[in-house]
Amino acid sequence: MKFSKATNYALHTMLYLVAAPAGKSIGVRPLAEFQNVSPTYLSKILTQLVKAGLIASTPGVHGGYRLAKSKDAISFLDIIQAVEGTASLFECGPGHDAGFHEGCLIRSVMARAEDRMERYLQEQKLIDLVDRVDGHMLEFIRREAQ
Amino acid sequence: MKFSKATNYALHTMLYLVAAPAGKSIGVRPLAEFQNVSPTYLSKILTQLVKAGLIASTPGVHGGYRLAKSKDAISFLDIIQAVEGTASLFECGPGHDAGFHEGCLIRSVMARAEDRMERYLQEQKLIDLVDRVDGHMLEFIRREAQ
DNA sequence: ATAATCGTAGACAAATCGAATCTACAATTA
DNA sequence: TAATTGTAGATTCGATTTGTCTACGATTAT
Ligand code: SF4
Ligand code: SF4
Repeated sequence: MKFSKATNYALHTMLYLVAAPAGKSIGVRPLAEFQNVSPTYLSKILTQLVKAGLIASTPGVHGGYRLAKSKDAISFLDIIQAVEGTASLFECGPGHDAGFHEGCLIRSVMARAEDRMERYLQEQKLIDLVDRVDGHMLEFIRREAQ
Repeated sequence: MKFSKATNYALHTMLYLVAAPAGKSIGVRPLAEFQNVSPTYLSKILTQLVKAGLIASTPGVHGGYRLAKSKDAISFLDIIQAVEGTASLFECGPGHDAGFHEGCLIRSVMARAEDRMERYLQEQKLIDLVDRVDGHMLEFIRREAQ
């Protein structure tokens, strides 16, 4: 039970895009180098974010990725679910016969626990990052992004 | 990012033990049959619960497993962590150079999100199950346990 | 004691999933 | 037209999860 590395890459990429000059497209190469990951693999992950409507991509010479919505409209939960999917964390498969699951408390407790985490992640927006982030990190990213 | 099946088995076993007559040891066979899982595999999972001090085991003819603590002293979190471990859900491995991680907000957001879920799971005790559980389920278990 | 019962441990095998690579392709711009 | 850049799919690699099998140790009934 761990968040995948893909989620890690997605979050770091979004942080990078948040810190980059608004409207500027960033190629996958600097994004990948920044995280020591292969560009093609990162591209595959970012395509999921594109399909989720969080970022936009443009091909061509000065193409790349940029945010598709305002920084206060993109939550951590959006990013994570775009990569990990929205399925329930607790799979209560058909272990025994039906009629048994009525009012089951295991399931409701697990669902609520997951909901607690998701609600918090939904409250945390990208704008919170750029507001409170340590200057050191932003400088680094901006230098890389020119 | 899903809870393992082992966690599922552990939770259902604990529910069974909660519903069983107090003090009575339940063999691994009925517990395994109840969930359609192999007895030896389930035993391996339950051994983790034993080592965590949540249940106790006794060999011999009338042996089996029973709760090792009172029902209000065992939380969902105890059970889950005994099986899944206590490592952080978000692994922010060494992606880039040091000095970068100071005051990182990705990490703190993810840690807090996890904490939200864990705190809720810690509040939910086994006693809450037996208090509010649907009678249908308890009857089934009690019938099986004689 | 002895034998039956039951949990424990470890080696091992199978299946699943995550991570990553490679290659060919499509879209855009200079 | 050529260079650049993202996209898509097949495929490989490795780790983890899940499960089996077998031998062992502890307890109890006879
Ligand atoms: S008893 Fe509850 S947790 Fe178990 S399978 Fe049924 S609904 Fe799911
Ligand atoms: S920047 Fe933050 S999330 Fe990324 S590796 Fe450093 S501490 Fe972890």
